[in-house]
Amino acid sequence: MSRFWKPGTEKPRLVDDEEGGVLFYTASSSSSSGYGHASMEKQRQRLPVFKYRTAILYLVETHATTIIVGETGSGKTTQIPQYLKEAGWAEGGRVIACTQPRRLAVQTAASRVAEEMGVKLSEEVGYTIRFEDITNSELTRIKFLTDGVLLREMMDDPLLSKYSVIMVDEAHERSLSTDILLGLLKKIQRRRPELRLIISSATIEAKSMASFFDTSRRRLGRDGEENGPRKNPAILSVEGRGFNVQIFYVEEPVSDYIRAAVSTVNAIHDEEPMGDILVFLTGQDDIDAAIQLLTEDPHSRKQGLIVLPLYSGLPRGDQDLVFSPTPRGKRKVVISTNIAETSLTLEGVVYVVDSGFSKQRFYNPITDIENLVVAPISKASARQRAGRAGRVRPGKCYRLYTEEYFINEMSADGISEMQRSNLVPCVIQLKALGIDNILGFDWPASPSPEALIRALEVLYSLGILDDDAKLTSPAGFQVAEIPLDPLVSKMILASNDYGCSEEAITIAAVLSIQSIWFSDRGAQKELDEAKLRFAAAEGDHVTFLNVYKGFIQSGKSSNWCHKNHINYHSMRKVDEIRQQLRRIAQRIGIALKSCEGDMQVVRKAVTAGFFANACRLESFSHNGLYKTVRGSQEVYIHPSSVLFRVNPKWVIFHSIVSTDRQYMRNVIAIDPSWLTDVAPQFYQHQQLNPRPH
DNA sequence: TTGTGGTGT
Repeated sequence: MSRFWKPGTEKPRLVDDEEGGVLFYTASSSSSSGYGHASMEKQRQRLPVFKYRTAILYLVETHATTIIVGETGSGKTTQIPQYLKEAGWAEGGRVIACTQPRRLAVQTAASRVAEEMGVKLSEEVGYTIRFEDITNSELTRIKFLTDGVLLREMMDDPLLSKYSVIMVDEAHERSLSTDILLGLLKKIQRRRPELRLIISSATIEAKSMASFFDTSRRRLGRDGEENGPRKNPAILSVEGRGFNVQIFYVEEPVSDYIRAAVSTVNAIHDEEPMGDILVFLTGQDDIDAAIQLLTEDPHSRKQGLIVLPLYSGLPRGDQDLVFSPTPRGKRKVVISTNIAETSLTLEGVVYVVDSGFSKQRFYNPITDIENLVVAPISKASARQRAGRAGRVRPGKCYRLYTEEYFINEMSADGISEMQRSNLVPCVIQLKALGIDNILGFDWPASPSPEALIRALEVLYSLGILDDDAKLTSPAGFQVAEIPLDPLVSKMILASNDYGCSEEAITIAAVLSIQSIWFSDRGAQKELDEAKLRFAAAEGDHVTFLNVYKGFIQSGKSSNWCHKNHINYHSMRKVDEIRQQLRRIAQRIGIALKSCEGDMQVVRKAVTAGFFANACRLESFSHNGLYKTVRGSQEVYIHPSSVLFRVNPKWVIFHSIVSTDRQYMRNVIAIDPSWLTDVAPQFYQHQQLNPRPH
């Protein structure tokens, strides 16, 4: 490696130091010959986690819960499951599970472990993510899976009885499903004392996680030592392979973080040795603005600077550019959203510029609306961002906020996703597992009672929960089986009565992905024209049916998608989700049936799920002002909707985006009489009569 | 007349 580095500008020795780590990741092509295996063993032993092997196994043996504080590159994800297996935790048909928040992490960890063990992936080592079950129920002893999949498994096996050890990795990220899982695992422990948990967490969270799992003080007046593991969690810290990152703060608060980021990039380029730069901004708008400043401003026009955007909505090909190696003598600048904080790892980054902000979702239980707002990040996020500079050699992180702000103002962990979300999907999951007292559930971070009560109300109004807040039969149990937002699931249930389940399933699949349209800001006009080819007078949901029909008629052609500004990858995903939903529908007794073009029944089925989102056009309105029937909130049809400027008198929306106005996205026209048909208890007749003028 | 932080079943 080091021969590629230009002497004098770099420190080759440090690069050599890291070579073990680099080799560890690149030696994967070696065969399973004796020699290859031996060298793999050596690589395993070089990982920081190796010297804690005995300690980890001892703690797992003696404690119900072990918290491993492991930094990036410690090897914990791939090694600990193997240590457990070697120590006998997979004997007697038992399985060791390791959960990840993301699909990609599941796949890469599983392949790596299979390779290290010299076994075929899917046999002794396997993985499960949605749409992909690479396991063998007879053979698989180590199983990687997303935490969402493990939650689904609990619906069939509430005690997760086949697992001897469950390792919850990346628990510090506190994703919605990780938090639900942690709460449930704590409950399972009471019924299964032999179960062991390993929670892998970042430093900052370890203590609160430990106190959450500490059940030792709950034993009331029972004398004598019980057999079995200790109830108070053990904490073990494992160092990572990251290099030191020097932190710099601004001396005075900046008023414009985009301009500050751009001038910081320019200063790094002028003054610092080679090495790529990663800039954290909040969204596509910020990123475009920063790139424009960097590339068009003559003062900041630099030679040798390759400026690349990175965000989730970016077309796949453009996203891949950030992974291409930086040509010699050039410097890559990646301007990114939070996607580079956890989901993607860029090698070669030496400098990080941190704006201190990210976009975060906030849910308002009073209005029942989720907003996406720019908000300050937490200390934990700031540390994670800084760490991105230390992967290949010592790095530098430039924070566009003051040190005083970091120390005194920045919150330690931020607000967990659970506390910022609509809890309808979460509540139905718990109800499906028979948890009656939702308000008393022991969460790692409790959501607000208002949000929980709102979720219970919504589920009650949908007929999914009864007066005792228990799942109704069969509707409630059916909805819980469908892996979608319960409002969408309710639409699918209703479609059975209307004879349009095929259409409802297609609509559900499209609604559950981000967008089927290929978004390109430069080609807005072409996109609008393409949309007109499929636009239906009834609204966006029916438009989706037209697009899907065209896609099928084209033979699922990528070329056809391209010509129509439709995202081919999205359509493939729609197809996958459709297949899954059709299987589930049949299993729960929904007949697959098409209404053969009768769009009235489709609209009625949508109404049966989304009646709470009904809106009426204000009779005096000339600019498309609607009011929600339930809360009299002012809303408008989003300009991306096919019903924009059509303004039917009555509409139902799928979701709201909130900017300067509240915009309804994915809108369908309805007849108000359907509302009282599908939800008589929710709507009273007098509310629906237009106000006299 | 406009906008998509990131995950996931």
